Amino acid sequence: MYTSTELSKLLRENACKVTPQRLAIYSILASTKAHPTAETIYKKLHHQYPTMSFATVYKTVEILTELGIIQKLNTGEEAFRYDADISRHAHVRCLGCGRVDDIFDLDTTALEEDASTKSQYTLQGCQIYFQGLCPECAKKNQQ
Amino acid sequence: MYTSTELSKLLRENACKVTPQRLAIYSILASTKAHPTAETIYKKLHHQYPTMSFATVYKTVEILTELGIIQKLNTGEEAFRYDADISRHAHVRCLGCGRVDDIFDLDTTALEEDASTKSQYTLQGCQIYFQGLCPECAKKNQQ
DNA sequence: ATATCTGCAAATCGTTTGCATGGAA
DNA sequence: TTCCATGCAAACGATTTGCAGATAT
Repeated sequence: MYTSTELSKLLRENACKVTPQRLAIYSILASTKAHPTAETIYKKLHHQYPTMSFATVYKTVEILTELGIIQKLNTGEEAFRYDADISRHAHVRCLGCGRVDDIFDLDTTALEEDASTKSQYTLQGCQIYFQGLCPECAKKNQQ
Repeated sequence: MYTSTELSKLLRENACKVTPQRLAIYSILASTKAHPTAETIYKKLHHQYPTMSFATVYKTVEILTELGIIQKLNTGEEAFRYDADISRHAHVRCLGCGRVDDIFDLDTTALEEDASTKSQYTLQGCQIYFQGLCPECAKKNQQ
């Protein structure tokens, strides 16, 4: 997570201009664990920046992803989600309500070694996505 | 993997008609390890069924997925891929040439138990996707 | 005979692009 | 002043849908 000062510095160092929209979009992502989509980001900022377009959201998340300070998640839904937590962690999506949660601290060392041996690939990354029912939806389903 | 006789039986049992297109699409998937996209399937069958449309490909893979005899893969690319091997296995995509290979027999028991405990979700599934360089592309990159 | 399927074209939806205007450096 | 960014609208590509004619049962 970066402060707006740190983000401004990083942008300038990479020949990108600092704009209110860019700071606001990063701020949204840094302050939530909900893994918003472009649409969610757009809606959250619409009252504050009524003229802001989807193009700006998409261009900004593209830049932030290239700077390596956010990550783009493909959870098997229609739209991509974005996450300002760039640490290696897995995700789980609730088939009931659609929420996507983090799962931290899974030990994937053995898995990756095994995959590397069996596939003969030079591995560079790994995404792990679980599906299931969140505690709330599991409870509702029992009733 | 199903023979065309078995597939025909399964389709009829589920009130779906047996058509040459359906058998051909399943046959393509059952005879490859390349995880084709809808476009690849369409192209492979175009000489044999020149009038077949993308709509038929999409409708058919939808049915086969619902019958549970193929799976739809989201490997983080633009288009979905389809796989007639419905056993639990991971996939790895080469960042050099784009090929997608299977990785069988990864032990994910510990991972899933850990994820279940940490997330508190009732887990129903898990997708694991690796990225890296296939042996051929890794060799090319060294040169 | 009847319900389902095919194939065409149009629609949809998330995302990207071109370009004129506006704003940061 | 000089780029780069924004915002609009149009383009895009994968996928879905509506519907008339064709086909499996």
